[in-house]
Amino acid sequence: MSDRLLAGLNDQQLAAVTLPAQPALILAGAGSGKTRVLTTRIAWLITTRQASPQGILAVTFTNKAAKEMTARLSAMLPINTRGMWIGTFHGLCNRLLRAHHRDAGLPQTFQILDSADQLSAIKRLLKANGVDDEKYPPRNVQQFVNGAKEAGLRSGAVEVDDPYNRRMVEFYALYDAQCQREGVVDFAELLLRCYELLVRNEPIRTHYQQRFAHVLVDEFQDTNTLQYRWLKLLAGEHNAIFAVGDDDQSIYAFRGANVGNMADFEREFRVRNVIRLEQNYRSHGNILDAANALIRNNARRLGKNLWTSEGTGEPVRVFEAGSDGLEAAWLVEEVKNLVADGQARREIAVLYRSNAQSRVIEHALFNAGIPYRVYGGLRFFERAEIKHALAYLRLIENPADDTAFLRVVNFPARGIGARTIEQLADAAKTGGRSLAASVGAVAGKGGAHLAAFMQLIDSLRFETANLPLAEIVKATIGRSGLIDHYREDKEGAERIENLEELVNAAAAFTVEEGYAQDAAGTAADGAAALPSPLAGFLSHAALEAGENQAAEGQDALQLMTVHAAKGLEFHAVFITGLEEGLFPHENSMQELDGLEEERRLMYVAITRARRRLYLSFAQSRMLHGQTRYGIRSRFIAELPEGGLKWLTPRLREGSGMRFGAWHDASVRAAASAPEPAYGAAERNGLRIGQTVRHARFGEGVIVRLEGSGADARAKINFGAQGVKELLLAIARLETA
DNA sequence: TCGGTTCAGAGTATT
DNA sequence: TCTGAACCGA
Repeated sequence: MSDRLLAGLNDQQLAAVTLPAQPALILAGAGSGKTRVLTTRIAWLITTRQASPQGILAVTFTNKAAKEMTARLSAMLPINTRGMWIGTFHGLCNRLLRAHHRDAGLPQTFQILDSADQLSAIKRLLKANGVDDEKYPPRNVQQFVNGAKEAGLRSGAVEVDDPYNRRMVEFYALYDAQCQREGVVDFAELLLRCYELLVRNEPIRTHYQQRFAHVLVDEFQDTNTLQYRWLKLLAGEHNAIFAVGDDDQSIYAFRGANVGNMADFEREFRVRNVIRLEQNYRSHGNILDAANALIRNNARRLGKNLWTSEGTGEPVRVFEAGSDGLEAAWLVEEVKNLVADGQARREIAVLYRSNAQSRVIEHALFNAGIPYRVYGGLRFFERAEIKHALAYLRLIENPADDTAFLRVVNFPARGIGARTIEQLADAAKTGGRSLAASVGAVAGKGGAHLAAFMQLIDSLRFETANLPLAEIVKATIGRSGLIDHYREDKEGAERIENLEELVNAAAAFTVEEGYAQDAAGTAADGAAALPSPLAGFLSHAALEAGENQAAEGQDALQLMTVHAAKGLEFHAVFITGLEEGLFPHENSMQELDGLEEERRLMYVAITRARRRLYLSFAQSRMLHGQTRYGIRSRFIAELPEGGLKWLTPRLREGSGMRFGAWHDASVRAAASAPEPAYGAAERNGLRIGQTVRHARFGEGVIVRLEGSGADARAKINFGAQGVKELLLAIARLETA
């Protein structure tokens, strides 16, 4: 049984899968079979009876990863996966808090705020307290609150020594009080509240520590401080944490991830079992050589080198375009050639550093009639009409939810204007009650409308109390007037379709079983009731916003940011916009270890490609409405020369020009130098956009020419060396 | 309450 | 350049 399970694993994978029940750190390189090791480890523990399904806790960051793990396990194991806890940090914390809501100090019907809900709750709070939102932008307050929570700090524990941040701490405290009053929790709160529950409640903690003998973590390099502490707490003294991650693919520091957790884990748990998975099953040699050479420039690494038993494969192709438009034109031609050679479009990815870069590319693809899909964008549960419907459902479940109340109290319009809301908010504040509970305090016409609104909510709650979930949703979107509202709207047809889709989603949704047992198993808490289907559905909507890629359908080219590409792989990959300031991004330079994180990002991008990799950059690019002249990214220079194939002639250090292979007519056109930006701005034989070389600063691009005669100056972008203004009479500039 | 105009800002993102 | 948010007049 277990033989079949282990067949085909390489030595390192086998070693990882069959490790004894001790803390283990698996450094899994890109394409090294990470998910396979993780799932096989679980299957092996169960098949060899070292663990029962109930003893397994597996944590991921995304629902997608959790689903994939569950699916693979069901295929590997004859038993069903029901007893195991496999999910995201947030999903698992939600599950724990539902089971022990009383011990956690939460109402049974607590609702989850997504980021947008959280922001509007904060805006409301600041307004109610008369805060100048110029000085304290709601976004900053949100970041402050989330940052503190992710560090495991309550408002009382945040240390500040300046008046500005002291104020922030006050807002944090007020915000938490508001959430508590309204019975809502944000994403970070799910984790922090769960962590605090386990810290404070010894019986519950012991219960789960005794249950989960094996804690497995995916993408460990992405954990934040609080998540790591949560894991430590669950592991207790005796449980085995099996952490899988890749420090070289840590690209989420900006949202709180702490790669240092890997080294901390190794030290704090005295990990004896560090296993490196370095054999790559994805890419050909030249691609891996490029990735290895690049990442070697990072100083802070645990160290790892990818290798493949496959051949070197094709060289990495490099293309220099005159402008962003020409880069896109070249890309279109190249894609056409690939497709003509029989390559499926869905196996070709176009990657870029920032979303804004997709526009030029989309434009070119659209004109060429090449089908493409852009990842990212609005997800199902984030659509306005869906959020409106969910707000009604939330009010049915919990009338104290002021965020939901304000969202739909006058949508569809029912004559409740800003003044009425103001009066209501005042009454609520004085009475220390929710908006819904203060409705009676508003007199006049507005008050009558408010009363009618509350009656609608109350009757919906009453009448749907015993209906199946889908019927509740159906009644809500009808009785609320949402459907009628969108029927009036010229462009409402799609929104009505989405609302109907919400009914389908509700019909397909079933509450996970097991909550009640979880609670019953602990001494502290009696058996908690199963959450209502509606509560379960609302959590689901908040925790899993749905697909965020354009609709499936025809075979289409894949466009996405490098971040979005993590975890994916393609036959051919284009990494575009490889220019200083863009990739590496200029903002990253101000950050601690910013450049290293950009390099890891580039490493992730390179390792997405199986067979063919293209790198491209443009001499000029339209950015924020202005033409910017950039120079090629330093990352290109960090790649092994021998594995590259330049598709355009290349300016060489010291020597003159070296000509690479011309591709075809279209390439020559695309590579040709850009028109000077304005007029014949040529001075002393120099023009804007021209590449020059300076003895000390190296290669740069002329951004501006000013003055004349002895005062003639040139502003030159030397990339890593920065932008310098040089007197032409003094500076010795070499031109190619 | 809607619709047009003006203005600032523009990095990556899951739950 | 383009987008989203804020603001003002009907």
